[in-house]
Amino acid sequence: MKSVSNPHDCREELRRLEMRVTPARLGVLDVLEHAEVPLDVSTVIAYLDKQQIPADEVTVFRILNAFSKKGLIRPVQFNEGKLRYEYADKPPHHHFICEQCGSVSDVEGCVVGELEKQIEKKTGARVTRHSLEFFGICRRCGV
Amino acid sequence: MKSVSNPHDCREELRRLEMRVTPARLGVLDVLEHAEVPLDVSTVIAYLDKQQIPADEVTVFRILNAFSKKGLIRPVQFNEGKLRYEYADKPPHHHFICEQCGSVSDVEGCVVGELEKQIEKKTGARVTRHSLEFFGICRRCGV
DNA sequence: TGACAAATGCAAGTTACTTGCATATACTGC
DNA sequence: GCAGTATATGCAAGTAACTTGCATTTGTCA
Repeated sequence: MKSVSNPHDCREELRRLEMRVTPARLGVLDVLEHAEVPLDVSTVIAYLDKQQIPADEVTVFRILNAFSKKGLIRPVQFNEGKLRYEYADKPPHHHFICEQCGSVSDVEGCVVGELEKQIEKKTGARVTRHSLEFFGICRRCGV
Repeated sequence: MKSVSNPHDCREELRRLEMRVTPARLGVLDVLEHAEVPLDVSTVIAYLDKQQIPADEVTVFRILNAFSKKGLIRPVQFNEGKLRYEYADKPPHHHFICEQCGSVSDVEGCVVGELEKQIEKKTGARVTRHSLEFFGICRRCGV
């Protein structure tokens, strides 16, 4: 169990990024900060609903875009045809997605830094980020 | 320069997979077999148009889905909000996508096999595939 | 060559996301 | 605390990438 973040912290985080503090933003930040896996938009909206924080779907999209631009959160794609978002302040890691039950788990550590350097050396490009996801069948789903 | 594939080969490839041979399917297979990078649906459609192969957009979507299911091609995602497809019969590799000009290049070799084994050992899951893409600025775009 | 299943085309639907614009609200200075 | 202003929000409508349903066409096999 993780404790609910001090609302004051979220507040300061937003102020630091020169963003206005609104209930919807605090709510979105709170749910992403405590999520164990990247969340899609409808999950975030469901959380706001449950917390009785009124927020239009469009507003949530706009908030997620704004947070992404500021680097507060990071979009992740699991080949579902939609984006998920995770709090950016996590150590580099990857994800394993079960294609049967959809469960997601973190894969600790990032092994591709070396390869990034190789690419930069070989091609002259600058690599700024990467995405690495593993797909398969989790233990519970597999025989 | 790559040579255009023998239409007879495509034909046999489809028959082998127990799929009917139609002009649209031959066209889609041909363009993907010779593409240097994964193509999105509208690019495939543009190619068919140029070749004067009549094919509805819906048909192309259906063909690509069917080919994916048979493992003939493989969907790839570059965080563009749409899928691309590449011919499956290529050695394992990854992609580098320039976020400025959109150009795509292959990154030879696959370095994550070892990590896959680790995941399987640690979690008891079965990893069937992964996706690894690098994003950044290519040499031509960067200063 | 004809029968039948599979593929296609067209229209309409769905999902994820964006845009425009009027209204509401958070912050700043007083 | 309060007014002024920039910013955030809500609602309606729009868009892009697919998907689905159904009637028609076409490839395949006997």
